[in-house]
Amino acid sequence: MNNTLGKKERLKSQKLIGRLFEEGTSIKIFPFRLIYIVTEKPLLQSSFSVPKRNFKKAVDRNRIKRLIKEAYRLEKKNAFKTTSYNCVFMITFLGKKAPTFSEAQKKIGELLKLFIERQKRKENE
RNA sequence: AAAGCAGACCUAUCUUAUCGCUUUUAAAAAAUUAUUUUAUUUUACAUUGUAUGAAAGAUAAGUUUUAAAAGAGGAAAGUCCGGACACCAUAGAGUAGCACAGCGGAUAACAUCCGUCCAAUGUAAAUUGAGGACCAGUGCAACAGAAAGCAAGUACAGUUCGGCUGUAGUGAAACCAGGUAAACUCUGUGCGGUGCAAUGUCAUGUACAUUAGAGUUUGAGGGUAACUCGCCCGAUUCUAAGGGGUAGGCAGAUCGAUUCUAAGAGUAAUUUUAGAACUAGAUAAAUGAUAAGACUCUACUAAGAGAACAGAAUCCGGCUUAUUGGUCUGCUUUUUUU
Repeated sequence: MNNTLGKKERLKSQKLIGRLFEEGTSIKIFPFRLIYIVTEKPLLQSSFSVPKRNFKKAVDRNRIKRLIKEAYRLEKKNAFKTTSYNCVFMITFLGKKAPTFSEAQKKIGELLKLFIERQKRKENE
């Protein structure tokens, strides 16, 4: 697992995103929420969103999205130890004020850890 | 020097280091898919000359790695005008409707821009302007007045004795004209509609709902964002082509009414010629993060912040709105000095 976050690791399929909102499971650590589903094929794709409701200006949304993306990129290798996964997920920012980078990185780290633990528990059951 | 007017340009800073994103180009790597063999080789089969299959080769595409280059704005915004481009007879013709409006010019075009006249404001630089036509018709007009039309008429004078002419009185205007077109209207010019989620194409691939052409029959009924004409749609047979969906890939898509420089034409907007340059191309949507230093500001030790409005989405020309700090140019007025 390297530091990169290219096109392949982004969630692009309309279908999968549709499914994500319909049947996805969500985990919350304020100010983030992670929705995920397990897929049939080995796949690890992510996407990030900031609701228009809380941030009206495109500049602000862009900025927050980039921060989250960067945080995810750096935390990814700590969280995902093995290489084969089969899930897609979306991280949404729920706060009303723009976060700083260090805050975001910490929270995203926690969020991913929690996500991995839950997955493992499920598999053991 | 102060105050003001007009215009142009820059601006989420710069340097280094470490990670990271998108596109393009080049090189390398394996294995994959497709095409090709009329002009490559080998082999199988059948035959003595060609067809078919397989493998290698070649070409193309994508994948990974490395390197290099480039990567948000003056408004990218509002979607308010004007175009390019694409499709559609719901597209044609006439009427209606809408927009614009001194005069002249620029332009692909415009409600934009330039020049100029007039009017208003200002000491001035300058700014603003719904500035075509009431000798085509219809309407409207406070107060005053007999009367601002469809009905009348006061006083005096003249008289060719006809309510024919003049004067007085009211008023901005009085017997046939004037004012008003941010009144109807008229004149001139322009305007079909829908928008890149347009549209074309490739792959997968199921079913007959689709499309095109030709023949036969019938023209009832229906469709068409104002109306009339027009136009289109039907049933059946034959032939040919492939549709829908997966909001899949590619094209459209960034080289263009382009940018810069020089010279010429023009008061100017603009334009001609020559030379040079490619300057974002994403698609759940790239242009970022961290650290150190510089610089600026608040503070004046420390410490903090990196500014306002704001993020390309088919592309251009404008307009409008939002707005931080700064640089430069031209001009006006007042005061001082010579």
